Amino acid sequence: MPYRRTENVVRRLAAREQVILTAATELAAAGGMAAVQIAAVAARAGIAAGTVYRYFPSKTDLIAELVAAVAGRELDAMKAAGDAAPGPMSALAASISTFASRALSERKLAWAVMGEPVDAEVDAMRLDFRQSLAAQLEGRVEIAIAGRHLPDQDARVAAPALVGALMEGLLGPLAPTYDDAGQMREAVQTATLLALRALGIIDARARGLVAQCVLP
Amino acid sequence: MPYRRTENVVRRLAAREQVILTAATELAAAGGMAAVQIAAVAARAGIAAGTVYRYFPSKTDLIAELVAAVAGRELDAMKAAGDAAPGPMSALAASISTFASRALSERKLAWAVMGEPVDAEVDAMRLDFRQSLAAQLEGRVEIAIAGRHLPDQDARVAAPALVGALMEGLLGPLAPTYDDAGQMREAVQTATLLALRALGIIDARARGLVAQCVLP
DNA sequence: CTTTGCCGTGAATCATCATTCACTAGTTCC
DNA sequence: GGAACTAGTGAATGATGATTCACGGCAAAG
Repeated sequence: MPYRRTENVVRRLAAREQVILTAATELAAAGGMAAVQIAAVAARAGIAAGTVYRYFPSKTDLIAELVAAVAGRELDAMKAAGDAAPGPMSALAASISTFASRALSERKLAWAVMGEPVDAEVDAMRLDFRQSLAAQLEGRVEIAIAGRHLPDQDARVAAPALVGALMEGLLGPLAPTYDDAGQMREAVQTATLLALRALGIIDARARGLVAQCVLP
Repeated sequence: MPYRRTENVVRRLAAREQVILTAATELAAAGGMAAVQIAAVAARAGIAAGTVYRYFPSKTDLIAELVAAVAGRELDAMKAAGDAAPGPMSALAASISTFASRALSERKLAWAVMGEPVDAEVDAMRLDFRQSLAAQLEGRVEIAIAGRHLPDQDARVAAPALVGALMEGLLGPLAPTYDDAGQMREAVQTATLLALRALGIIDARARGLVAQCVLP
């Protein structure tokens, strides 16, 4: 038994994996997915390019973990916000505004993880995220429809459409840029309002729901 | 004056340019932007790879013209549909449903031209399309707001959001696939309805507007 | 019919990055 | 300390695809 990973080494390896992942995430947040290149990640993590491959079998896997980490965090936050709400309608409002708000606060990263153009290989991972996002909304929409809170409609079209609207309206290159927290907050409310109305909620009611959402 | 392009030659050159553009468009419609490779385009056009560069200085320019051609056609159709409508609200409905319907009928091409991941260089061209699309909607939304037909809102957020909703809800990878013309028609109506409601039109009224749109 | 110069060619070149691998450095355990 | 093995290295390799270019052929003008 000439060599075994000691506790200390295991910790060091795990820490380094985190360092790599963090480096990749920071690069994505700063320069989009295009900036996530193995050489750049390695440089930022303070290691050699080859070392990255000791931790991740391929770039695709690295990005998959990056996306999964960000996605998991966001989906959890959305779910928590929705679950904490008193009824199905405020749950919808809370989910949507939580997502919008968090995404906008890390706009470039969010766009990199969801929408920005990259190659097809990587795109598959991000599909999962959009998929899960849409699925979560779809569930809440269906509950609301079943409870007669929303007009009857095909949630399978509505949910992806909402995802698209939020992405494009808040994050995408066409969306305005926001300088201060006030503007961002307002944009989040505008987008949430739009999404709620899209589902068939009357303007006045939707405004009420939005107003009740506590935003950071 | 030993050589000058004769009428005949000019025609032949122009025709060939069209052949190249058509080949590229067909490839995009069949396999997305990734399939638009110089070698493939040349093969499909029945010429050598190098010849493409006699007509387009770079691949980016080729794609720019491709996108511009498709975009121009779509924007014109949208504008015509809107202008033919009797009032600002039906104009909105007509624009949106025309875009949705036409995009869905050439789904892969539309996605390639608007949303599908490709490199940043090319992406700039497609931005123009989304931009113009959003701008056209924005104009109509603003007219409707000014006429008190819509609740007051920031059209600069709403318009891109609608573009995103239509793209993602109808074209994107999350959207369901539609087998027959009936399903497609229904999806177009669903999406249009959603978009109109998003702007603040009451469900019943929106349904009326959608019902009045003549779809192919 | 010949000169002039564009047109078309496609193999070779270039650029970009992910990925590999022969090697060095470091760790474990006796 | 040394044997046995793993971790880290970074230059070399490979793959993909856009782009170039020297050359053969064809159209125009006299």
